[in-house]
Amino acid sequence: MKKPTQVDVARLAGVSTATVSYVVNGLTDGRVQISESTRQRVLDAVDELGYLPDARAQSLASGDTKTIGLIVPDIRNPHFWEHAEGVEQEARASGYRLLLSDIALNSEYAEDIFKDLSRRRIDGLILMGSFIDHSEEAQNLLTILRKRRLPIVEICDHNVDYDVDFVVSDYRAATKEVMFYLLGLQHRRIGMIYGVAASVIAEDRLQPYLDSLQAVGMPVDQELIARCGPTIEDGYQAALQLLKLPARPTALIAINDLLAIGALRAAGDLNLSVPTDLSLVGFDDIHMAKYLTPRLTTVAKDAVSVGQHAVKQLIARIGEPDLPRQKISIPTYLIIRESTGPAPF
Amino acid sequence: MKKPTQVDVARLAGVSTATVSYVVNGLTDGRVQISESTRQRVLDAVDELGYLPDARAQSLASGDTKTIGLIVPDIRNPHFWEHAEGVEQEARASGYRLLLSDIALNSEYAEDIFKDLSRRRIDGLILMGSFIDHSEEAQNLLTILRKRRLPIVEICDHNVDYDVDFVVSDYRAATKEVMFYLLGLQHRRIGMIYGVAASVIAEDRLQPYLDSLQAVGMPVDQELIARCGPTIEDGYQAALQLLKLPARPTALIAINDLLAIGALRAAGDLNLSVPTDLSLVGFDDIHMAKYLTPRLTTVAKDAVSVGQHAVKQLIARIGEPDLPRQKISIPTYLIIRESTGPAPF
DNA sequence: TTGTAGGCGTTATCAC
DNA sequence: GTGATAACGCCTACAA
Repeated sequence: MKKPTQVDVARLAGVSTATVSYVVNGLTDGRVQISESTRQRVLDAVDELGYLPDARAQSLASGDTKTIGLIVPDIRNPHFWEHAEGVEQEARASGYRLLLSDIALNSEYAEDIFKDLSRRRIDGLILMGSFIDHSEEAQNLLTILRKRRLPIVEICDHNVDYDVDFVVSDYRAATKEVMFYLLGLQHRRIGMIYGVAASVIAEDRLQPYLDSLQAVGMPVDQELIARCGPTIEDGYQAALQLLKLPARPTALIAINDLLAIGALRAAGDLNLSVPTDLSLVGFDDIHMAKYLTPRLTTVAKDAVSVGQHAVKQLIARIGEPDLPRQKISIPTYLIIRESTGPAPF
Repeated sequence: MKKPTQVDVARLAGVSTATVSYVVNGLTDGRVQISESTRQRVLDAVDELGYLPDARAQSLASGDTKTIGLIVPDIRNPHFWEHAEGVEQEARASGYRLLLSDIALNSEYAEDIFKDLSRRRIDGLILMGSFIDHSEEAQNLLTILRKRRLPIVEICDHNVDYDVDFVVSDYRAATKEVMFYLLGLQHRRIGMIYGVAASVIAEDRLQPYLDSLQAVGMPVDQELIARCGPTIEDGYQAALQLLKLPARPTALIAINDLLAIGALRAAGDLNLSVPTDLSLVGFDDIHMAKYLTPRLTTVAKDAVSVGQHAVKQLIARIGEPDLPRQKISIPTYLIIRESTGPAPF
């Protein structure tokens, strides 16, 4: 019971394959007139056989695959899923499907994945987390894809310096807001949980942190910057380390909400109550942030919308490859909830 | 600058396309002998041109797409991502890629998605969450796919009654364990937050709940069963409703950890302390469960492993379509942490 | 209004 | 050892 092809339909309907193609594709572009009677005959044949055109063949003949690649840097962070949700919605609405890959930063698989995506002739690629930036190998691969004119949109937190469109949600301004908010609350030792998977990520949070301290004439204490990995456990350990410092911080900024959850746990384990003894701020505003106890103060952006914009831009670029390079900015904003308060002592 | 094809390589190397195919595919199956010198010439041409075979053409000619479809029922639940993580790893390790779709239950898009998957001639399909079960339309579509002999593996929490392989992690036994554990703690009013997106889901939790009550001769109070949707907010509202009952429950079982997070929040808002005033149990053991305050008592399974098994089975079936139908069981087990304790009053 | 035929980039079967 | 050449299933001029 082989899958029916256009030929089968043509035979059954007593027409040529061209005719089948015409009616199946809704009279293509211009106006290829098909008489209602043959149209009906073809349609009948189509669903008598349960014919579904072979996308591979269509793609070979027509050029595009209606497929876009999606590369996720850390499948464990809900925030990326929120982006993915937007990407998926918008892609589907536009008739595209997603080819999903999870690439850890500097992954040994990076090359395989890029090559495979290229072999599959995807129409475009969405990159999340700007993990490319400091992997030289990944950069090279990306450059190759760009040379082949593969439309690419990167979702990231800072300006990218190579030639792709990008959707930025820069936390810079909001981070300063966070800092001045905490400073205003009389916090003087503010710790930073810098849990990143690649060096360059989240500089839109680290740099303003440093700048803000400088702006108010406070020294930067490197001890207060805990560099760690991206998992909850990493956040937990980092917070533990910070909070055990002789002069412990009275406020903690975690680079993202996931790490903040770990930090919250660490505070609990040290019998520090948030926000009375310790203020805690996260980033991303993942869904559950406002259900935590205490509800997490965090810097938000509309991740679903980011995903949607990325796809829209990608499709625009697919349609018009020579468009000038685009940068789309998505606003971010501080949401003060319950995990922050006046400094103790 | 069009993408180089086999013909270009052949021309540059001064050989036929057949030869190119042979060397690129590593001397195909049997032993097609190629002299080392031509081999080298071809290889040189390949990377001089940066030639990458077109997967669509290969697929058309050879039959398989090395692509498997993955359908996720609720992109917002971290638990599904944990499955996806396993699926992605195993698929990649076996040379397959994932075509991702997020289908809400009874989605209006279900038909589109299934048809598209079919048109793309994916080699196999992994379904999560047994969302098919009560959508008649989805059932029909699935039946069609089965008729076309598409290998399918379903990841679910109960036996499925149509002809596909499946990976079950049945929470039945563990749910009874939960019940007797709570009952042993002297809880007499145990609420159930039954937040499902389709009626049939999570019966492996609802039914044992009912049975256990009956087993100890306690009446089932329908008031204690809050049926709601699958989001955190749903869990929150359901818990609120339950906890505001005149005779409020002293323990709450949430069908999954996400709902439990909402419930935890609700308890907090009512000034009920967990576990002193209220015991709370979740299911799935999502990563963050053990970082919540209090750490969540939950029923766990190894979701990543579930995903891996599903892919393994799928690939086995692709290789041997006539294998007898398989059922793979993944163990589940209760993890007692801090959110449960003796009943108050 | 409908049919013919060449092309899309591979693989695979035969020859040479 | 290597090269023609016919599929694979569809699209789309160009004819008729």
